[in-house]
Amino acid sequence: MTGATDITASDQTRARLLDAARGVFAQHGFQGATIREICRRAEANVAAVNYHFGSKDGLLAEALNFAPLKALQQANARAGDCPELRLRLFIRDFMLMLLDENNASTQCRIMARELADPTPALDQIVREAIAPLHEFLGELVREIAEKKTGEAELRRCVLSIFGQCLFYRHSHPVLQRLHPEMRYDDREIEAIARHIAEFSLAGIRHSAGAAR
Amino acid sequence: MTGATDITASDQTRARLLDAARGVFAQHGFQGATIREICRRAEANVAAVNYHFGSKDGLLAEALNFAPLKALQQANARAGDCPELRLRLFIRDFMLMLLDENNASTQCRIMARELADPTPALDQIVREAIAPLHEFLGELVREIAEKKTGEAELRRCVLSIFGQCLFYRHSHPVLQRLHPEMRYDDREIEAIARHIAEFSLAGIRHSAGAAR
DNA sequence: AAGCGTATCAAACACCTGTTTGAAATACAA
DNA sequence: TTGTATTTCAAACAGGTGTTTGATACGCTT
Repeated sequence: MTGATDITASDQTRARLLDAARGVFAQHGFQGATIREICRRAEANVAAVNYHFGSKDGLLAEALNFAPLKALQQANARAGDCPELRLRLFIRDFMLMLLDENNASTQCRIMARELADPTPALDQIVREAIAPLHEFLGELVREIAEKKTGEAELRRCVLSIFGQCLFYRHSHPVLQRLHPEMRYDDREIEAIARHIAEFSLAGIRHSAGAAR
Repeated sequence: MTGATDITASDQTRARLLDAARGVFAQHGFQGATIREICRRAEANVAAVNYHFGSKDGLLAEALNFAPLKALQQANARAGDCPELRLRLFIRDFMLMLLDENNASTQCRIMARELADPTPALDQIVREAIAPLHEFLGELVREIAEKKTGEAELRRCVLSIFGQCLFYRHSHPVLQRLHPEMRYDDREIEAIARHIAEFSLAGIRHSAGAAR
């Protein structure tokens, strides 16, 4: 029988390739990742990527998965009515996604790497993941500022928050050299998230206070 | 006569290569930059880089110039006694270095690109530029917090400030897609710097207030 | 002008990249 | 079992990378 849900050998190699690709893309970035290493990890032939996904670009497009980010936003929207608390929760979950090595979702890390040099998939990433995320955080900040802040200033507050969060992932090689004793274990991630939340809440309230 | 300050033809190509290299490294990053493009811009032969600098790594090492960053710190130290004001000035000058297209110092931009993926020169960059910069900003934050903040929290404040600043450079491709109307002209850079300074001052004071 | 060390150049080198090829192996239906 | 379509594979391809080579041109002292 040829049911639509059959798991063929082909599907298995596809899955192995996607899994390996996510790991390698997250580790080396799109440009730095090589098809040969991906195939080595997936125990597949070099030609497999082009057979199953057409090209390296096609592999990246299918390796992207925006579900974890969307889930984060939906869970946060259901977390209650207090915007300050929701911001704290959001930052904590976001940092766990970005930094926790045990976290299965390498998605955020792949996208974080693409921020700097544009890949063919950047437009899609911005449209489907980053723009909604900024929108979401913008609403949250707006509630906290109680509409006392202008649009441009509000947008800059959102950028300040993302800037702080992404810095820890983006500059990891540098931070490791600056503070060799620091490890991204759960306790440290929680402390970082708490700092960013409190730091940012103070900044937002200050922006709202200096009504322009 | 063979004085030590003669400007030979060789020195001229050296200078042209260094100039071209700084531009290409800042634009494409170390990995993305090709020797052939650098030599094309410098109107030199492909073999010139290896003749004058030994290798691509050697070219990067000589292309780095930490003077502008040191000058920024020294000028800031002479700017008066009020630490809040000095932080505002520091952030403004730093952002001008990072974002102003007319700014001659591509140095900061080269280093900013290297943060993400380590190059052979990263250790040198951290030792000679980034570590002193963090040290400097740490002292400034310590004065503002009036010693009411623990070391770990103080360090995180410094990271929050750098995170916000570097985000605008690092995520420029994304921000361009998110807000196509935004331009990094002088007025905008000043506004960004003012926001980051006020946002961060509020955060630092909050940290100092919640004495632990 | 001759000689010598330096600088430049086109060309080639060795290696790595994503991709393609055509044959071999496998899976599946008749 | 036979025939057909799909999947895998080693090998080659075309293009790009940093680097090296050996000849040529140049600048400078004698």
